[in-house]
Amino acid sequence: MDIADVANRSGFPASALRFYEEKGLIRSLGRKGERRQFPAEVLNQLALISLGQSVGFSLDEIRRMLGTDGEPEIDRQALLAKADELDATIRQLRAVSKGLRHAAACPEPRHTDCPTFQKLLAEAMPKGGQKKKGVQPFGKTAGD
Amino acid sequence: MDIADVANRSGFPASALRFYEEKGLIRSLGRKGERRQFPAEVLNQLALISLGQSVGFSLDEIRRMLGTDGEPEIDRQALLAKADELDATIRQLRAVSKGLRHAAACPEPRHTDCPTFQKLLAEAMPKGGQKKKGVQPFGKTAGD
DNA sequence: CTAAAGGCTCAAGTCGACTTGAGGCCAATA
DNA sequence: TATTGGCCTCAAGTCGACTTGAGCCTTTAG
Repeated sequence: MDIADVANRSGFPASALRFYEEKGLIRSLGRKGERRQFPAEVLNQLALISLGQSVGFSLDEIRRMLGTDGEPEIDRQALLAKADELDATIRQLRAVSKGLRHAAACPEPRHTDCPTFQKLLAEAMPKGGQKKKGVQPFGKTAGD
Repeated sequence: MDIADVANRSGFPASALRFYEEKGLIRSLGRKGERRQFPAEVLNQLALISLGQSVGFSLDEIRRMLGTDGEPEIDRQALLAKADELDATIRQLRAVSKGLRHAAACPEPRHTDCPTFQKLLAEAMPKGGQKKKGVQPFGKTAGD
């Protein structure tokens, strides 16, 4: 498959595909003339990349997890750690979702004053005084 | 409270607080001399901001949801929509977490070949050919 | 054969969310 | 009183993940 095929089938723009190749996330089989030829399995990998991104992994993390270089086996420890991270995120997300729904229903003008809301937020907070970056709900492609 | 207080109590660096004020996410009561004075409630707002970020809202979205300007009432529709978005994200996250745990246990050298894995991934995919950005598991502050 | 379509490379630009640095002012402390 | 440290502003830098543009070459359809 040439790059346009992959682009069409995967939904990634060609520029992103080149970028991923350069970064080592995908590989082309070589060039036909000057043009990259991709193996069919690249579509799978791209799906994985897309999914990985959608749950917040960086390209670097994804590369590590996929071991595109043909690693004999990837760091299973790391995978489990990621899963744990995700589970924590999920808990947080659930609390926030509840918080949001409550806020939408609650009559308080400032939800910061509503005790129910406060409680939900407290739940949502990771135990330590956290500090970090978070999750991105996938936005709309409308108007992209 | 002056900015250092807020910084200590909230965990946000002063630079971020100034940035948020400039962006309209928080407000200071005015200046004592040349220095900003913040009301106690700013801590609450910052907690909200932090939480909002951790679930992937942009500062812009957060501002809209909090209506820092003292909006009489915020767009409840939007809140519900966000909650729905979050719920979708949660479903995705769960599938990926499962996928990761499976990958960690599965003997296949390339999980891309493992049918179980494939199935989990298929589940994880949002129905359309999606395209968008995702969620970020809150990372470690280690080495920041 | 020729020209449009599309691929290639490389450099620079973009966006969000801040941080960092330069240069200055003011207040409390030794 | 002098000095230090905290705060101030404004501009520029950073990071990840790409996109965009310039300039060039190749492939393919007419």
